[in-house]
Amino acid sequence: MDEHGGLLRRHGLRVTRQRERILSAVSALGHATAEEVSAGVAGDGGSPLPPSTIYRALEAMEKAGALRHTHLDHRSPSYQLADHDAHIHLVCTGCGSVAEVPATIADGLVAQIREQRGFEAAFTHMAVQGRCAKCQR
Amino acid sequence: MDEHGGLLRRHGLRVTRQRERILSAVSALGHATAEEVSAGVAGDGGSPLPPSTIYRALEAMEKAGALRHTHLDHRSPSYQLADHDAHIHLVCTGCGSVAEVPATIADGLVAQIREQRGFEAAFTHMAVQGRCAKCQR
DNA sequence: TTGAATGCAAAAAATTTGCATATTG
DNA sequence: CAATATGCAAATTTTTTGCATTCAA
Repeated sequence: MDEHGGLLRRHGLRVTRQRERILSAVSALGHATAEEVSAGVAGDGGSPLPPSTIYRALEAMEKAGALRHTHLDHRSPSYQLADHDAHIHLVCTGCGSVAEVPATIADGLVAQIREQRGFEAAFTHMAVQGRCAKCQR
Repeated sequence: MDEHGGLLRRHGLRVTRQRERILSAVSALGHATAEEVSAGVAGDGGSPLPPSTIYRALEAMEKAGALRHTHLDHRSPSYQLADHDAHIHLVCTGCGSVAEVPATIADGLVAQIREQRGFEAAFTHMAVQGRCAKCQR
C-alpha cells in the first residue's frame, strides 16, 4: 500500500510522509484534484495537510515526472500517477463517471493529424466528454 | 460586425449592449475566457464591464445554446460561438497556439469507442494538447 | 408592467507566496 | 551540514452572490 517511497526516490524526490500520503490518495482515487487529495489525506487517519503542501507537492511531483494531470471536468486539474498506462478518459456528462481506454485506440487519428497538419498530438491522459452507455437510456 | 442581436434573439435571450459587446469580443477572439472577454470589451471603447455581468452573461448564453466552452489550457474555460462548425482544437504546448480541425476527422475513433464501450463521445470543441509543426524543430 | 439583466459591493473559493522551522539525504 | 520540504498565515486571484436599480419586450 505504501510503496510510493520508491516512486519518489526514482524520480529524484525526497521521501516524506506527506508526499507518501498524497501519493496514496492519488493512487487510491485513480485521479484527484488538489481538493480531492486534501479530502483523501484527511481520511487516512493522519492530520490534515495545509493547501500549500498539497499544491507544492503535486507541482513538484508532476515536474519530476511522477505525476501527470488533465482536466476531467470543468474545473481544477486532476492528477494521476504517471506510470499508469497511457490512456484516454471517457468522462460522462450525465453521471460524471470516468472510464479509461488505452491511448493506442487513437493511433490512427494521431497519424492523420500528423499528416494533415504536422501537429504531433498527445492523446495521452486526455479527457473526452460524452455519454456512457447507461446514461444514453 | 454587430449583428449578434439576432443570435441572442434566436436563442431566446434579451438583446443588451453588454451581451452584444461580450459576443463581439468572443467572436473577434475566436475563443475567450472570462478574463479575455473582460480585456476584450475594455478595448472596444465602451466602459469596462463588472465581472458579475461577464460571468453571468457567458453562463446564460451557454445555457441558451449560443455559446459553448472548452478548456484549452490549464485554467479557465474558453468560450466560443456555438454555431461555429464542430471542430477539435489543437493546442500547442510549445507556443500556445490553437489550430482547429473539423471534428469529422475523429469520426472513425468515435465509432470505435461506441462499438467497444457503448460510449457516445463528443469530440466537438475539445482540446488536444501536442506540438505544432513549428515547435517540433 | 414585469421579468430579465446590470452594476456594485462584498463574500466565498481556489491558488500562491513569504518566511521561519523541521527534515531528508 | 546543506538543500529540500513543511506549516502557518496572509496575500492574490478567480468566481459567485445579494440586492437595489435599470432596461428590454
